Amino acid sequence: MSTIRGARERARIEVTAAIKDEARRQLAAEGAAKLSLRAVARELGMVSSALYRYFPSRDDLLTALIVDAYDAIGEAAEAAHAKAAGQAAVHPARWMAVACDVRDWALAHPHEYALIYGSPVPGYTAPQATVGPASRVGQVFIGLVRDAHVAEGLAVPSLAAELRPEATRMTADLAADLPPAVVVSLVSAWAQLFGLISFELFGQFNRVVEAREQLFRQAVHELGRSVGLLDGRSAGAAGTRI
Amino acid sequence: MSTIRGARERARIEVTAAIKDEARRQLAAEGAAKLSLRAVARELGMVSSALYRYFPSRDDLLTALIVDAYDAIGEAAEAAHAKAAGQAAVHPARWMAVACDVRDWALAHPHEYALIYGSPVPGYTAPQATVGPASRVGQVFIGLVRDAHVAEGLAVPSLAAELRPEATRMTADLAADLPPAVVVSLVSAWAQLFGLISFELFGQFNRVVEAREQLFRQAVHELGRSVGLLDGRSAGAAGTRI
DNA sequence: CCGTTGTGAGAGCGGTGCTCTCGCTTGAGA
DNA sequence: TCTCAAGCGAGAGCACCGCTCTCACAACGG
Repeated sequence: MSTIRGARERARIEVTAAIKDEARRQLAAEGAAKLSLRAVARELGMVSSALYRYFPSRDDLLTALIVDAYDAIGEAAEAAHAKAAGQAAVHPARWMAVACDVRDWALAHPHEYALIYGSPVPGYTAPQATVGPASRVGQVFIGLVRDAHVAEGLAVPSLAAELRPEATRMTADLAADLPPAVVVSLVSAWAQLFGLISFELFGQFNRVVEAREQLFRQAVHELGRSVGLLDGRSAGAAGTRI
Repeated sequence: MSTIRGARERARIEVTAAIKDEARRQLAAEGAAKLSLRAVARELGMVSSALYRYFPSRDDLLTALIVDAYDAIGEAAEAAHAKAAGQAAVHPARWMAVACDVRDWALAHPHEYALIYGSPVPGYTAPQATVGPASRVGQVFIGLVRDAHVAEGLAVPSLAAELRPEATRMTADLAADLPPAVVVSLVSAWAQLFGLISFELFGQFNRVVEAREQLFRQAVHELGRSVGLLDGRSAGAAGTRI
């Protein structure tokens, strides 16, 4: 698979990478809306039409960046989980660690975050290639909760009757070994976690919240409880810092 | 103030409104990124340069649409609150009604929602004029919780020590008559609520969640509890539908 | 009545995404 | 080893974009 096929193939791979790198640079500098094929080509000393040999359209270049961004934030989450698990931290602490590292990644890469968790671009519909990388962060949280379930059990939250069919469907799709009520809470918590990050990053907290990290930690702690993570052995005060 | 000043002024008001209407139409059809001054002018039978008599730049037109969108969703929230309060519903039910109507507005106006709660446009920084309208939805929730506090009290959540200074600051800014811990929870709940809506609207729930309204209701119910709203007189099961 | 002021039209600037054609180079198969 | 299709970059060009400037006209206030 990874055999060296020849100078041509090698050059193609290198040029493709260079285009993505420059595009990512412009993305970080100016945001997705100002990403310009011509500007990328100019910076690379190419002519704009040559770029179309590598990406059929601007949207395809954006798709590549989207996939990369999903992979990057997914990798950050996986690394945070691995590190926290390696330190044998209790599960609420792991939950907190992963959430904080996801937030840190978002703060460090605001435009890439906006690309994947912000408003979708106009006519653009996410191609199939993005669904795998897009699920990596969620998979980390699922794995974390699964570990907690196996290791020390969960305080299974209650589940409205009307939500039961959907809960069983989601459970079959996402984590068949978890209680349906936990899966529902987990999906809700997932959306709410990114709601906190998005509000901070997109400026809704301007002039409202100053101590954003502390607020985030408090909310994430509460979200961990809502999915059933047990606070160590005995239940401490709800608001204690982990 | 509202005297009829003459044909010129009148025409200006009408043309300005027509431009905004057409722009909103294009916004709904194609999204903010594809909103084109030339296209708006073309549709209105004007020449593009004439538009600059009414809006100094494309960004100014966008700002006007942003303010309108904030006002629209704020108005929806206020109407929902007034209606629910008029029906003398218990406070968790009012909370649910407002949240659901906000979500309904978002589903009905996805592009306008994306304009105000999605990724900010590249170089654009929200002008001062937007902060008033932007706070209307939040004010509704604050008022609702204040009513509950006065009428039947709140189950004040716990508050981490490290968050106390920020909590008192926010309380002074937002709702001096509410317990600081409630204000913190309320701000968190606010962000998390829009996180749920954004995930649904921006496609993160695709292939994951089907019964979105039910999931939303369950999460909103839980958020209401998290800010201290009391479940009627006695505490029912956590997951019961309101 | 006259001059100021608001207005629309038009041309034009530099930019964009994208297409097409034209040669050159590369590399695999005859 | 030669040949020829495929890959590639350059360039011209299309239709669009936001925005600026000038010019002529119409409305309006003094």
